Amino acid sequence: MDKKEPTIDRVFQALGDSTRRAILEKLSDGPVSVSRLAEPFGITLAAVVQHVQVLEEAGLVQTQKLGRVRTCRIDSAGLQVAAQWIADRRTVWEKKLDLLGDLLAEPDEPADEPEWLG
Amino acid sequence: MDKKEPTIDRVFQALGDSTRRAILEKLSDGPVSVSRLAEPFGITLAAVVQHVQVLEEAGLVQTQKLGRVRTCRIDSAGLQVAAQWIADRRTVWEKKLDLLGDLLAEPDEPADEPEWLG
DNA sequence: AATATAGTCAAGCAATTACTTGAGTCTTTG
DNA sequence: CAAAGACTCAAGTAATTGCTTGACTATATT
Repeated sequence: MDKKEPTIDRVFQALGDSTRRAILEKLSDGPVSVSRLAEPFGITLAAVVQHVQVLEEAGLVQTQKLGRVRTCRIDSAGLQVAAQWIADRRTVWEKKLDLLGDLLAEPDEPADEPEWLG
Repeated sequence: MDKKEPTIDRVFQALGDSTRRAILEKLSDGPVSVSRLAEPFGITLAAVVQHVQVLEEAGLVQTQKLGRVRTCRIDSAGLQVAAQWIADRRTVWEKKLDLLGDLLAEPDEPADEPEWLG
């Protein structure tokens, strides 16, 4: 009943499962019903529903039920939380260079990476 | 013995634990020994060592033993993997606008967010 | 109305996770 | 050298996770 916010914990934990990431991948092409989502994975519908619930609580997908079919779509709120956290750490860890920033913003120019960064 | 690569699974799973994120937070100020790392948390040294191992396998920290003390420092490789994954999804999900990209690269200019993005 | 669809709910189960405890191993240090 | 310090290792445990099965509830379809 309660809608639960997309906390950092929930977002990263949700993204830490490959099936769940594959679900997001599939939803990238556009909204899909739960049963169609379940097709490519070798698991039961019930299992997929559980994954969708985790993703929903993490703010990574939104769902909506019309008639008997529940349609899932991407929700960017969760990714935003993750991206924000990473961006924050980046500013602390690597104050003086925009290395990760460059990577995230423009994957094109690979500014030469100082060796000491690891 | 084998060094294990920072896979997406390992990175996100590692980041999905608040104690582990707190450890990273602490290491942001600079390299710290395992026992000094353990101080602020109400858990045993052994538990902290286990967390450090998870972080190390995820490419989020590097460690080095000199004498009897193991020193931990931030490793940016893991974050890079996570950032890259998020950046990739972003380009698929939100092809036409650089919303998250702006957020990650330049938190300064908050380009007005279309409502339909969620 | 009868049947099939699409999903929901509640147990239950095996594997993983986040710890703990307790013993053992190297380094320092007094 | 003896004792303390800083881990290291191996078990063990309680909670969580990813999944299944089986029963049940709505909503189409024929």
